[in-house]
Amino acid sequence: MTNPEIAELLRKVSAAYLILGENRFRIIAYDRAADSIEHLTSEVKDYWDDKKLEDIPGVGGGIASNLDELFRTGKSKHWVSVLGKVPEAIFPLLLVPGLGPKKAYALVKELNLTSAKTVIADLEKAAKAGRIAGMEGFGEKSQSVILEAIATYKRGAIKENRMPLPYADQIAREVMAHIQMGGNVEKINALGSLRRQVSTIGDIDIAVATNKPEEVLKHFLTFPHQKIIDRGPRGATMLLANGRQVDLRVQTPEAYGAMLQYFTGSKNHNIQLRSLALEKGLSLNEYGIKNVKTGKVKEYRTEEAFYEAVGLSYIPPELREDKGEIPAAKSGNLPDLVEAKDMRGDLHTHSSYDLQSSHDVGKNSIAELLTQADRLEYSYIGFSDHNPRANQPEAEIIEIMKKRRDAYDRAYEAWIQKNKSTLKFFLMCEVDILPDGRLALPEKAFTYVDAVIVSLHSAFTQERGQATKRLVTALTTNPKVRILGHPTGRLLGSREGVDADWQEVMSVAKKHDIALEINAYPDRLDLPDVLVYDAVKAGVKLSIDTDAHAAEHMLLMPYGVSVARRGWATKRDIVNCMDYNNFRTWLLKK
DNA sequence: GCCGTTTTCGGCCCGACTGTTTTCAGTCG
Repeated sequence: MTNPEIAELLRKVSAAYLILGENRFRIIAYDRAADSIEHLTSEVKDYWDDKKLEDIPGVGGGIASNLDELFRTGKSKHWVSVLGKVPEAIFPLLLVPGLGPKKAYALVKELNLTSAKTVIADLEKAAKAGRIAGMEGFGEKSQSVILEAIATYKRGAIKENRMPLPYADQIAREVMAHIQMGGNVEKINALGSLRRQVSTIGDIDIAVATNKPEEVLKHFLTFPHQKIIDRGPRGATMLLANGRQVDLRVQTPEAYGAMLQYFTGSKNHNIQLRSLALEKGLSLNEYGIKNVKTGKVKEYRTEEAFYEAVGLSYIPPELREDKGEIPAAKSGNLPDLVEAKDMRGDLHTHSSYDLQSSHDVGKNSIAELLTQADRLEYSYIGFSDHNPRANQPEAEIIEIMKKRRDAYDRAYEAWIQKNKSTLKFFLMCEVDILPDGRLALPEKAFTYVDAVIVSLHSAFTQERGQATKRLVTALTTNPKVRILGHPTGRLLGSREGVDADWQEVMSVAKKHDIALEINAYPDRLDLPDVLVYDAVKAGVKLSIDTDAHAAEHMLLMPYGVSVARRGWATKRDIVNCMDYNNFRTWLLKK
């Protein structure tokens, strides 16, 4: 059973308990466990194998013993019996927006909907026939709301269409620039997942501190190519021509800190924070902090002051995911996160030099990439063109690589003469990992590179054991392999990454001192943040690279840095934060 | 059912919104 399946099962049990009138904290416990399992980076089954189910946050003795039975026998008798007490037709209805367990149960019961398969269509029929309006607790309005929700559900809007962070960031910047042009803006920030720099973003939320909310809102709504959805005294919502929704919230500067904190989330971070505050007799909300005894609400201008008021140091938004940041802030052990300015080089760039690769070559010349690296004030750059097509004679490939070495050396010398820069370069190569783990570059061709990045570009659907073996083989066959490029191979919104035993891959990477890449290319953002977190904990080194296929792509580095920050990485975890000499020693293993 | 640098028992996040009610239940983030 996979993690999503287990999470779904726990949510069903929770829903059943809710209908059955079970203790509400037991219900919350099941939801929390489901939530936790959904965000886990390892398989629950692996925890079970290791007899460590109770190490999963939110899983205690009760849920663990049922999971144990589930893995041993294929089912938990207790859960089967709980689920058996409610009609199974309610479960599909929970996916319809606005329908929770109670309403779903009432509908299924009253309208006698028995088939889980057809329940949504059946409900739609009943609503159209006007049979819902007369039910107790429902009315005309809820009947039409249900019809709309079913339509939304059918359109697939339920699976929210999230966009990669860099695209959302671009849109947000444009809208924020527009808001600022209107004036009266004291402070402006993104909110929610965008502020936390999550790799995929749903809606874009923006906050403004202002003493003239009316005017800020008015100007916001003059943004071109949009449709106004909603506006009130505290905020407004518009739909852009590209189908993206943007929310603006306004607040006075005196109370801005509390609002910023509240709407930045994450939800679980805020839940933990409020629990902690409650122990101190404080109740947190979006307007400030209430003293439970006196009922007085105090406003906060900044988040720093807000966190300080609950006894914590400031927690960077990227860490607010309930992954231990609150205890760390309490004890003063928050990591000193890597910043964009710490980057000393970009190791994964593709120039337009044609070495007869089967993949894309870059758009810009060697000189143009050197110039861009210089502009970014890097100390060094790595050129990592794709390997030559592997289906040609070995001697020819070696010859291509030899020629390439000469061409790069000459181009670099010429550029240095002209530009009087101290920029250094490494001649690398991005080598395909073949399905069996061998590398798509002959052994002898390695002579003509300083180091290589190995990457998956095919066979992404291998089963776990095979994929793991493939990666391990690739990392251990040649000492010049120094980096595993875009490790999972995922493409946001279009391709799942390869399923591998990352713990195993990381332990091999650690043993051979190989870095896992955080690829900053917008659709990749790979290694994913949750695995970065594991890598940092395991002491595995990382590199952050743009995979630039054009000079302008090198500007995308900050998105890779944001992934690293979400994984709790400091600059000591990142190889290309080292100065030239140290990095050279590391790369060349001397 | 879970959980613990004030607890192994006694707590458990908070408010907005909506529609149905006449004080509240359900859902959502």
